[in-house]
Amino acid sequence: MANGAMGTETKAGRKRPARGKTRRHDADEIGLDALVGHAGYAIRRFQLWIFQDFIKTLAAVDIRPTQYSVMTVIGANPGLSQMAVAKRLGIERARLVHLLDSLEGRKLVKRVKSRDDRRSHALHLTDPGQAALRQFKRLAAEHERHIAEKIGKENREKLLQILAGFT
Amino acid sequence: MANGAMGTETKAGRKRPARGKTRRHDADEIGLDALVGHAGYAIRRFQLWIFQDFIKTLAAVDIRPTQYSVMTVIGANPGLSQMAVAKRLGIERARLVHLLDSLEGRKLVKRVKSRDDRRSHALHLTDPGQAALRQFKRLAAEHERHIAEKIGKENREKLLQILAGFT
DNA sequence: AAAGATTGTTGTTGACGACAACAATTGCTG
DNA sequence: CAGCAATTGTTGTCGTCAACAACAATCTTT
Repeated sequence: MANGAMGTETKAGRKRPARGKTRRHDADEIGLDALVGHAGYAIRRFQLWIFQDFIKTLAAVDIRPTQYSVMTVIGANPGLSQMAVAKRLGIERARLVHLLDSLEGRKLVKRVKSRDDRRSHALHLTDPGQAALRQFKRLAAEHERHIAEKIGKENREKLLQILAGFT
Repeated sequence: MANGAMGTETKAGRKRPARGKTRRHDADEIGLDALVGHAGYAIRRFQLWIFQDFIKTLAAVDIRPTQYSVMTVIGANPGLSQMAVAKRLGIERARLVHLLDSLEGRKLVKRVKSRDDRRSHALHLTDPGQAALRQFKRLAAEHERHIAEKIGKENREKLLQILAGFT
């Protein structure tokens, strides 16, 4: 925190200071100081970036990260109940209802009444849903390449390794 | 965090498993498959965990991550305009309005009308705000220690290094 | 002085997490 | 076996947050 730009002075002078050693807060030279070194802050910014890139990269198919994760899990584990999917992805089952409403409305996913437990629904991808998921995965792979370009291939892998416990 | 991995394995005498076409899954054995290897997913889960720990660790002082970042930047750069703070932290200036309303209502931050540019406000910490921020930083440091315990000290540093470009 | 840009503000929209309540159904226990 | 507790899907509310849009007041530019 011992950055030189710390304010002993309290005058604003942001507009057009005399070109000198006067502090210029004008541009992107604002010191974050203590914020650097906070993992949460870096993670937050990075996640923002990632989600935006994901959304942009998959904009043509109109799929958001959460929708993608839901379809991926269902595709890999057909017949799961909503509860199981929600628990596995760490989302509320109340929230999953809306997600599935949307995906089902687009004929990508179907809820099949389970015979084993008549409370629950067995979730499956529709045939077009499976085809769509394959395309989503291709686009998601492109998105991953964007990440690799951004932070470096080996850094991305190191990151995945560090955070493997959170999946 | 979700903590979906709990001991269902000790449960005995389940209903007859996997007899028909639909496979039954225990909660623990659901494969994420393609989701593993997606940086965004790991980051999302990790950020959730971090924010919850931050909120919990600073619950006694009722400060959330964004509020903390705002106060930190103002404390390190007194006199900044709202626009400058918003741009530096990557938050909407519309959102910053509410954040400052709250912080100002708690007498932690004050908006001083700038004489240089009468549209803008020069942001400062109040005296109690400065004292409070010092305590917040102590608690935030404790939160960082929780992260280090979670992923390992060296992993946390590696992570900070990888994501340094996003601050 | 007029036109255009910036700053703070208000408001809206939508995604999202956290809860609470509820009906239907299942499981457990006495 | 009956009855009560737990689970599942659903609906609804609340609060946070990002992304826009519009606006008045105020610079800046021409």
